[in-house]
Amino acid sequence: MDTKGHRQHTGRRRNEAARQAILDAALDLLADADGAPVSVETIARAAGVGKQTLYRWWPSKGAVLLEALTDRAAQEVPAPDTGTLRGDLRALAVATFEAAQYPPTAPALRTLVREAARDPHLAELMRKFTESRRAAVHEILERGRQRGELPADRDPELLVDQFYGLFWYRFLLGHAPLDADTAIRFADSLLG
Amino acid sequence: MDTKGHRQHTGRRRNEAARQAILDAALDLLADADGAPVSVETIARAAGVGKQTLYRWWPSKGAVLLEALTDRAAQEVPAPDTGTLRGDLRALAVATFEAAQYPPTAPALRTLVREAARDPHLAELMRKFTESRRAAVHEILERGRQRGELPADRDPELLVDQFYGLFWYRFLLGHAPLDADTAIRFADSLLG
DNA sequence: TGTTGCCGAGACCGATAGTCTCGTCAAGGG
DNA sequence: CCCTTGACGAGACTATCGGTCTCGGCAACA
Repeated sequence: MDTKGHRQHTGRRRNEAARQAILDAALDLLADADGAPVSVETIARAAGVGKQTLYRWWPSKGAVLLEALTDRAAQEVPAPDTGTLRGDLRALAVATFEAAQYPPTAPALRTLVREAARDPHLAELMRKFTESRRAAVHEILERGRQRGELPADRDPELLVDQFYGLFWYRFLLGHAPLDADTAIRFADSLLG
Repeated sequence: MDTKGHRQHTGRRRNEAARQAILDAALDLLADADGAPVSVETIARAAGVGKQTLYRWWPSKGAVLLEALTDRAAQEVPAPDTGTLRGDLRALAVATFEAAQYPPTAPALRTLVREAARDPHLAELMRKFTESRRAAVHEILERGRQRGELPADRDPELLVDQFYGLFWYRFLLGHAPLDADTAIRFADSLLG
């Protein structure tokens, strides 16, 4: 016990290899499942690790899955600045749709959202995870508004929701493509 | 055994009161849960019925839940025909958003979608369930196109997905309102 | 060398979907 | 009028899962 409120670390240290193995196994299984549930048992077994090692470092299964996605697969979304509102929105839509088309990100993200539907803890983590993406759209719209490219009566919040509403709808249902051509037509559709 | 391939019904008949009790209980619990899972045990107990009676007549829990919603709560969506594309789309958006705001439909639908995320059988039933709603939007757009109110380069499929994409996104996340004013602004936003 | 704390392994708990069995009860045929 | 059929409520049972707990072992540091 020291005066700074934390004490010296004693005993065995955290095994970094186990952490890596867990995240690797989680992402593999997540990507392979493509929507189907992934159990903790399966992750631990695939990582050659005890379940307790998992729960010692993560608060829930969802936290492990989300970290596996963010650490290994979820590339940063660019914040395009092409000089025009239409250009920015097109670029962001293309990048967003593109990232959601290929493994391991796409199937892992699909599984994660499905899990979040039943796991309030994961749902909250996902909400935070997606918040930065929403903020990126907001910034694009705000820059456009300042340039006079966005009519004052357009509600930015509604536009952001339209953007991600369509994205998630098509991503989760998978009934229609999310290719670059669609992205550009979609961005243009949003701006009218 | 008769020559027509079906045989005489013998034995005790299906208890219609039990069927009603199951659907009533399911809708009540579905609405009360508002997203939280509803177990088969709970439904059967609330209906005063054995679990086997449930599984004798429905293939899965999801099927019971969906039938409870469609039989008891899901009012038919109007197919508005106001004479203009904008009027029709506004009316449908207002009606759709309205239906998703109040119990028991709203919380029951939320629970159902969450369950569908983990139950492929239910997901397929839900897909069929929502198909007629999508068709209604398609019809509105097609009438508008024939009247020359919709530019030929607008993709109707994309517009339908934009319509339900935003709806589900806001409905499931619940972070922004789905009131009549929003519905009208949204319809106008879609048409540009 | 002893204390601390992580390790893998797996038993354990509680909840759940779905199956199976039991004794009972209703409907119709012979 | 009874006997066969099949639905009924009840609940035991299986299998799966998230999460907790305990065990013997081991690594790091004092």
